[in-house]
Formats: sequence, C-alpha cells, structure tokens
Amino acid sequence: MALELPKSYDAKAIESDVYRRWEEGGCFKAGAGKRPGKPHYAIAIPPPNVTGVLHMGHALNNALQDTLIRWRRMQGFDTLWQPGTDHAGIATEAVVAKQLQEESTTREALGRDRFIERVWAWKEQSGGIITTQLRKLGSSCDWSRERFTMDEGLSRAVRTQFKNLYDAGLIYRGTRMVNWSTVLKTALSDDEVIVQEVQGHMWKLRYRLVGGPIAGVDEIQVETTRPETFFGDLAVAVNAKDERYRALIGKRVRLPIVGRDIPIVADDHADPEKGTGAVKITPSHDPNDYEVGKRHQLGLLQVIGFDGRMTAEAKHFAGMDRFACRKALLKELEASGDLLGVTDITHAVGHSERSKEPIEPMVTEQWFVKMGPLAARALPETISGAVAFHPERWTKVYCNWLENVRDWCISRQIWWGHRIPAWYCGTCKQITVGIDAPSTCAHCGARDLAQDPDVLDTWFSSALWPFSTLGWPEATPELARYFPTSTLVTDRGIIYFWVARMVMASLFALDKKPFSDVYIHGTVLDERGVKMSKSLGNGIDPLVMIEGGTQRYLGKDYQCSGYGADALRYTLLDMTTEGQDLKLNPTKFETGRNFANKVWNAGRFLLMNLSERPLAKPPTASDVAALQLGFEERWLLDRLQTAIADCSSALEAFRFNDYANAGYRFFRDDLCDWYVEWAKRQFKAGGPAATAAGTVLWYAVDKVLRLLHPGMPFITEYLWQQLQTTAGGAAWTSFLMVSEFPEPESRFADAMIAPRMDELQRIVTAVRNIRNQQNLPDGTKLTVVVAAPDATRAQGLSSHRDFLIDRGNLLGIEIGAGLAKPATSVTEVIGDLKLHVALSGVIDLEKLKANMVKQIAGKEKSISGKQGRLANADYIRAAPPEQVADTRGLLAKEQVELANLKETLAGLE
RNA sequence: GGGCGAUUAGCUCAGUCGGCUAGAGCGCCUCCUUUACACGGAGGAUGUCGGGGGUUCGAAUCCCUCAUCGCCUACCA
Repeated sequence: MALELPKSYDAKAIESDVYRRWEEGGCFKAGAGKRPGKPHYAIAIPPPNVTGVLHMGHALNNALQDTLIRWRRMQGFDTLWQPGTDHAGIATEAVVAKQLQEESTTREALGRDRFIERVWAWKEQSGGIITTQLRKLGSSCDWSRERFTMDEGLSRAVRTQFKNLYDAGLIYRGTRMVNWSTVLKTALSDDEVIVQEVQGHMWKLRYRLVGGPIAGVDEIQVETTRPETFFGDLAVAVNAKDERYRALIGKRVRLPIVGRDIPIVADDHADPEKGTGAVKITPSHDPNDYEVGKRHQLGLLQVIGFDGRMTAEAKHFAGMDRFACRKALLKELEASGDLLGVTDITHAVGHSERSKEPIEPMVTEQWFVKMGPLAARALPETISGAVAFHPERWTKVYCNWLENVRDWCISRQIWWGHRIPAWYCGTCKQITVGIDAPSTCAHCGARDLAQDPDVLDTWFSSALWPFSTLGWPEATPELARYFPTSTLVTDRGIIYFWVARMVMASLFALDKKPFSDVYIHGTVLDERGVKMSKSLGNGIDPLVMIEGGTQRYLGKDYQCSGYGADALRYTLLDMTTEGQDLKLNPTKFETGRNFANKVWNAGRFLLMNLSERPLAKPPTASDVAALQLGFEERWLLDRLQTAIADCSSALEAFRFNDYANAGYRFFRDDLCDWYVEWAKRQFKAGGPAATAAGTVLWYAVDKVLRLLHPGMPFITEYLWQQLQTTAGGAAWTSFLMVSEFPEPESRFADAMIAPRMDELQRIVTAVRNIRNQQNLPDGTKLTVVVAAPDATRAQGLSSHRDFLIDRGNLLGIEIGAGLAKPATSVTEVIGDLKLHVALSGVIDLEKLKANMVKQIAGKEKSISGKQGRLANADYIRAAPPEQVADTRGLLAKEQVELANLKETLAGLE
C-alpha cells in the first residue's frame, strides 16, 4: 500500500477525502482533542458576507486563524473556532435589488415582506457558498455551531443590546446631518463612505448687497464646489476679525436668480485666509454649514431631495438631477454676470462605498449610538494591555480613534436587516423600545403602535459577534466556557468599525473584553503592489490556486494545475511577516507546492523503507532513547529540538513566517539533505544500524509532521495516517489533527553536537566544491588527507570517517596530525584543518589560485576588522567582556586559517 | 494638512537587545536523469542595506533630515 504513493504529490487526490474524515471523526467539534488542565482557546471568525465569494484576503485571514487554532488544539487546549456569516445589509439588499431590476420590477413594487422573503430565499439557495469554500482551505471550524447574524438567537441579542443601550441613554433618536446615498436612499455611517481625490472646479459667485454699497462695497464674493446648493443658502458667514467685511456684518445680500435676501453673519468658521474669506452657508447640505446654521438659528432649507433631484426650492430647476442642475445653473449665472470665475481643483469627495456615487450630506432624523461613554470604558482595556494588538503599533491608531470618536448613526432606510425595536405611539407620539414587540404603549397604554421602519447598520450585529454566537443574552454553557475569546485575526481596514465596536459592545453587554489579542495581518496586493480587487482584474482566486483552472490576472491567462490548499497556506504563512502587505502573483504558490512535494517524498521514502524493514510500532521518545544512537542520529534529534522550540516560540509571538521557516529549514536542510542521505547508507548496511535509522527517522518524521500540521494540515495528516498502517495499525482510527503538538525533549538536546556536525559538513562541502571546480562529475571518488593540528583533533575527526567517506563520496580518507600534502592534490582550508584532495588528472591551478586569493582577501578583511576593534581601548572598555573574549577567540582562529590559506597559496606557486 | 508603513541581491522578502565576513526563496551559472523527490540533488556567482548628516568603540539596526512609493485620516468654501 505505502509503496503505491505516486512520485509527485497530488493534493486534489487527497484533500477532500481527508477533510471528510476529519469531519466524520468529529475533529472540528469544540473541545476536540482537549486535554485536562488546559485552558480554553477560542477564535470567532470574522464573518464573511453571506453574499461573498472567497478571495485571497479571506484565504490569508483564515489560513492564519486555522494555523493558530490547530496549533492550540494539538497543544490540548479546549478550542473553538466559531464560524458563521454576516447578513451584510446594504450589500445583500443591493444584490437582490439588482435581480429585481433584471426582472423589470423593484423592491417597492414587491413590498417589504415579499422583498425580505425574496432575500431569504436567495440566501438559502446561493448564500453560504463561502463556507463551502472555507472548507477547501482546510478551515477547522466547528461547523455544527455555524451562525448567521440574522438567526433568531442573534437577532434577539441585537434587540437586547439595543434596548439596554437605549435604557442606559446611549441610544437616541435625533435630527442630524448624515451621509446620504441618493442611490441607496439611506443614511450611511462614516465608515461606509470612501473619500476619493477627484478633479473638480471651484466657482466664484457674486452676491449683491441689499440696499446699495456700504463703504464703497456693493457685493460679496463666495466660492463653492457645489453651486447647486446655493438655492439653500441661508446666510453668508465672515470672520469678525476680518477687516474687509467687518462693516458688512448684519447686512443682507440678495441671491441671484431666486432673489431671496440672506444675512451676513459673523462666525469663526469663516477663515480669512481661505478663499475670499466669505462663505456661503447652506445648513441643509453641508456639515459645517449645518453647525453654523445652528449657531445663528438660520433654520433649514432642503434644495436637494433624497433621490438626488432638486426640490421645489430650486425654482425652475425643480425635479432636475443635482449635477444636471449644476450645469444649467452655471450657464444662467454666467449669463447674469454673477459667475465671476472658475478654477480647476483637486479635492476630496466622499463617495458611497457600495453604490459609488458622491455622498450628499442631508439633515434627517436617525438613530444614533452615543459613543463617548462606551469609548471611555474601552480605552483602558487596551492601554492596560488586556486587549493587545499585534503588531503593537495599531494600539495607537485604535486608541486615537476611540479618543476622537463621533456618535454612530445606526439606522438605515433599507429593509434587509434587524428592524429597529422601537415603536411609535399613535396616541401620545412617544417611543416604546422592547426586545419583543409591545402590545401597548409604555407611556400611555394605547394600542396603536407602529414599528420604526428602519433597520440597523450591519455592524451593529457584527459588534456582538463574539458573544451573540455563543448564545448571549442567554447564560449558555458555551458562553461560560469560551468567552472571552482568545485571538481575533483581522485586517487593518476594519479596526474602527468592527474591532473597536466589539470591544465597546462586549464591555457594555458583559462587562468583559471580547478577546485578548488582536492580530492585524497585511493586505494582499498584486505583484505591482496594488490591492487585489475583482474590478481591477488583478485578483487571484484561491480556489483556482487550490484546485486548478485558468486564472485571468492582469490581462493574462495562467493555467494552474492546482497547487493544493497546503501549498497555498504555506506560501501565505511564509509571506506573513509582522503585518506587512503581501505581494502575490499566480506563480508564487510554487513555493508551497515545492515544499509540499518535498514533504510528500520524504514521507514516501520513509514508508518504502518501513515496508522493507517494518517496526513493531510507531516509536516513542523512550524507544528512541533506548537505542544505541550514532552521532548522526543524535545530531538529528538535537536539531529537532531546536526546530520544535523555534516553531513554538514563533507561533506564540504570531510570527508566522518564522514558524514556516523553522519547519522548512529543519525539514529540508537537516532532515532531507543530510540525515535522509545518511540513512540510505544505514539502511543498506542493515542490522542494528538500519533499525536505529528507521526508528529515528520515523520518530523525527512523526514529530515534524506534527510541527507542520497547523500550517499544512492535509498532507501531514495523510502521511501520518499512512505511517500508522506500517506497524500493522489501521489508518483513520486516530487523527494527527487532534494529537499532541511536539514539545522539546531535553534528553535529546546536546549543545556540543551541532558545531561538530557543522565542521563535518564544511569538510564534505569543501570536497564537493573541489570536485565541481575541477570539472569532475559528482560520482568521482576522491582520496582525501585531513591534516589536523594535533592528535586530539585528529582522533576526534577519525570517529566520523564513515560519515565523511559516505557524504563526501570518497575512495578513502586519511586523518592525522601534521600529515603531508600528497603530490598532486588540491588543498582547502577549514579553520585549523587542511584538507588535501588528491587528484590524478590535470589540476586547474589558475582557478585554485584565484579561489585562494579571494578567500585570503576575505579573511584578511575580517581579521583587520577584529584587530582594529581590539586595538581600540574604548572597545575593550565599553563592550561586554564576553563580546571581547569572543572577538579574541575568533581572531585567533581566523589567524590560523589565514596562515593555512597563505601556505596553501604558496604551495601552488 | 496630520499620522503610519515601506525603501536590503535581478525579483519577492527576512534580519528580534546595536556586535562574527548581512541571509532565504525565486531567478542566474556549472555539474548530476544516483533506487524519496527534476515540484529534485551538489556546487557557485550576485549587495553603495534609498541619499545626506549625527550618536556610538561599533549602525542595515538608534536620532535628525531629504527623496520616492503605499496606506489611513482630515469641515467638499
């Protein structure tokens, strides 16, 4: 069976089967694999939009979460990775509205109830594709606990939180200026507005003074980028300190075309340095002007309607789209001579994130959350470190936002979402807020109640996600067991509207933080450094990378045979360095594919050998310790301990690339390149040597599969299962996924061994280098003389004769103190050793000399640097003594090496 | 306007407390189809650590400054 493994790893052939077995084995369930005495570790997934499809950002986000949760699960923690999706109010409503449009109907024609039914139907039918896609990544979520923000339980959580906030005076209804989308016909929060730099114009308008000139002045000039708002002007503001206009304060100007008179008021909003120093005030359509209007009791005058068309106040422009109106109006103003000029400018304009059109600030009655007290409660959690950001720099960004937070507009004039649990009394006009629909008015007892038609901002329910998914407001066992959650893994883009609001919501609802650590990962960019997005055509589909297909990217088609989820995950982990952005292209995943293939083949090699030399059972540390271990085995075991420690500490610190690299280095360099090659000789030798090699190799492979598993779950699980069968066991009866993550075994650690192996490796490499340099084929057997400085060194090296002969592919080796250089030979210097390689053919002397000269130059540079340092009294005084001692020791070594090099060079002349 | 990040090999990036001749992957050059793997092995070449100044015995690393790129943020006169 084992021998039937194909030569190349084909992820497609195993991944779905492995995932199914995990699921059937209950491995994803909360608490799977937990061991006594271990704490809980929980992650609440950032719920993707139910309308969404998996993109590379999701792949990264979930690869990181899965790595963490698998690692903790294997460590025996009581883990929960809570999955689910978000109803994404405006986004989802827009999708269904578009469908209706294609059917030549509208949501209004359908009516509220039927429209919502329609959205649900759509959600049931095609929603949730993304959770299937998450499974293909290998995500080990507890799918039995999947939640949706509009589930009954979560909806109840929303109403409860709303009522509690309302009762606490932290939710209010008020008339405010909000961001208005004329396309979506709803208010938007600041977060749903994206500010874009656009090319625009600044027009200068003339308003004439009423009643003739004053001090020789008969007009006032104002500038605007939005002339159509002028119909709503209720004043012109000037600064009281501005000499130019002081005499005009209190006078009136007449608006052209409409002929309405408005006052000139003094207000600090007018900056004498900016523009003409006089500002037209349109309280209904500009946030600043709204404030000015309030200060001077100017009232309101809406001239742009909620649909973006001009109102009756715009005279003969009424009914015209605001931008068409602008154009027509400018013509008239120009004709009347009231348009004094136009300049091109670049300015920042807010656009609706969803529908893209410019936002119109509008004065409307909306629901708001009073953020000040919530923010004040949230700040100390972060300042104290109870909620810690990684990388740490986001702490400042987050705190800064909390300190300057503005009230949050939470009502949306759409239908898909949580309807605001507030009822208006037809009798006393008062508001009754309830978790369940009240039958009578709480104020007057009347029965004619009408519920507020609006729904809540999607982020209101998202803010409750870490605890609403656990059953809050019920005191469920899950809430007691997994809350607060442990780590939140997310993108910097939603620190404000999601992370901060979860902290505030959680502290308010439960008086507990929602999580302890927030890991902010980078953004996925294309190879040019531009953020990936569907509309730009620079996205890379994770599923195409996993399963294969054609990837259209930056105008070119890439054929991908399917790298597999592990390759995708490994590559992403490898690139995840402390929150830096990731520049990707479709071939980048070869990194992971190649490594996965290497893992596959190492597993194949072990399986082949175990099938020839079966062991009674998978080896434990004690089994290994009971063997007569050779130097090479002890070296491998020592390196393994380092790898285990490095992987663990990297994951503890959210250093995903270090984790990936520590595993890679050990696997590729130590295990494959050195130990496996050595083991081949041992297997050939047979007997106890073969048994020891097989045992140690299995032990090491078992450990390294565990180490790699959180990052590359499929291949490691599959190989591990194959290995279970080689000792007569059965596959799929237990799972690597829920078995123990390695911990360092101190009995296998030996600090003396690595430097010794390092020297042997340098000797072997030197021989290979000479072979290559002299244009000898790899297979050429060579005879080597190692001249050691003394008998002790010679003796020490002699015990590694077999290793040197095998790895250096030598015909013979002679090791001794002060051995003479053979007649025709090439010499390489390795520290205090001289390595003479006997050669029969023609020796390329020039190459040797050039190489020697280069080495000498490098050595001399290094030596003179150290000599200079040691000659410096300040260095001796200021540097730590160990440092100085190290420098002295290294210098002495290098001097011996230099002498050897020079002698060798002289011998070549 | 304010804030943050980045700038290290041809490309993509590591480099933790300032300390040994600055590393990896890809690409490149040479050799090797050796019974785990050519998605491989062996060996090799490649650096003004963005520029300038400073602190220090010592700077890729700390400070100042300039430049370029990116992100976030700001009341659209």
